[in-house]
Amino acid sequence: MGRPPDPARREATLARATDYVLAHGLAGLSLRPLAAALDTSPRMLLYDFGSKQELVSAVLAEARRRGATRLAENLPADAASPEEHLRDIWAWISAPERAPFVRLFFEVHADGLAHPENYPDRAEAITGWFQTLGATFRDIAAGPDDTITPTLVMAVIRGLLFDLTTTGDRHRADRALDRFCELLRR
Amino acid sequence: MGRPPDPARREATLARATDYVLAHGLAGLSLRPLAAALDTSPRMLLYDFGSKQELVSAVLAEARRRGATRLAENLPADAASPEEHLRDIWAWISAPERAPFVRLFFEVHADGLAHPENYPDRAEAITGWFQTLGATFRDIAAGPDDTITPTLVMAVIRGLLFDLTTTGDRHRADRALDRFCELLRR
DNA sequence: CTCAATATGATACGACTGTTTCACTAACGG
DNA sequence: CCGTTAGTGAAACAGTCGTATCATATTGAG
Repeated sequence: MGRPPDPARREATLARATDYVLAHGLAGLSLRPLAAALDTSPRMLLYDFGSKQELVSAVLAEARRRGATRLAENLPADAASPEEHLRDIWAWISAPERAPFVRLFFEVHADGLAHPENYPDRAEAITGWFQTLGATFRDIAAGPDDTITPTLVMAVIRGLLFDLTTTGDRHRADRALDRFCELLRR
Repeated sequence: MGRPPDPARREATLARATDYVLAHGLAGLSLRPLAAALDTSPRMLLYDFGSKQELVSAVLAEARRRGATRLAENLPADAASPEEHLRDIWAWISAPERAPFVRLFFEVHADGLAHPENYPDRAEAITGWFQTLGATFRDIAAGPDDTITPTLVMAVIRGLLFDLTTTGDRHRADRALDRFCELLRR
């Protein structure tokens, strides 16, 4: 009895809120402007998500979900060599279309440094790559449980992304990845 | 005639404000709590610095100054080899005492991604290292104007710092740097 | 229709923000 | 003493923030 709930509305709002956060960043996020951009009201955002904190959590989860999906879709699992795979990953993640994700990624990291209590599973964002990358780089890794190679590979990617987002010098970043591939090959 | 100005007071406030920002981060910085912690008033902060924005700029400049000084003091310029130099830099910058600087560094980067207009010379934070590192790694660099080697070296350092600040796994980060040194050596 | 549950607008609350205004004191030169 | 300039406390201003309250639709079941 009574009016039936409409979960589709909440999910539609979540999708559009995620678009908004990817476009505008997490830093100055505020309910009233967000609601205005989404043709809704702060009242409804709180009604659907309970609090701003929970809304942000939902948005970050959705953004992660999207990123993982896109990555799975666009990376052929049967790359010719570890080097090819590394180049594929770099080409995908450094593409301009990924810039909003990368930006959000760095924002969340910085916020986590200031407020670690809000990110209980922050280490997972790092170690989650090990399974995938460990298998990919098994040729150059010391063994199946080697976490050092994935750590270094991801450090290069993240470090170059940091550089790229700061300077915008794509050519230099690309060539630095070439250099790293060269080092791995020998 | 009239009371003479006392520039020492402003500088003392700047020093203690920098301590505070290094300890508490940039994100939620607000004048009233800052003033309370510094035994002064928002009124005086604005009197001395004009606006919050200018105060933040002054604090960031002071933090940069301190970091550069500490680095210059603690790194022997006559390291035995490029590898030794790289290890020195890593040991210095990844030490727990540097954590506040590293945190502020990542915070500023993230804020710069959201508000580039506030950081007109943001690329300098990256390219400023080239002169120093280019000379240091001249043995393995392609030439005196090689910017690729410094780019890759700094990417590894920043990427590993990112990992270390997120997971706290120092051992793994140290070993990843070992692996990178190994790759450079061969 | 009645009842019940969801959805939603309008508005208010209290706490905060950076900044300004007004008044006042402190320290100097003449 | 006076005049001038620097320093400083108290309070107010106009705004934003997340959130809570109250009322009112809306949409179903019986």
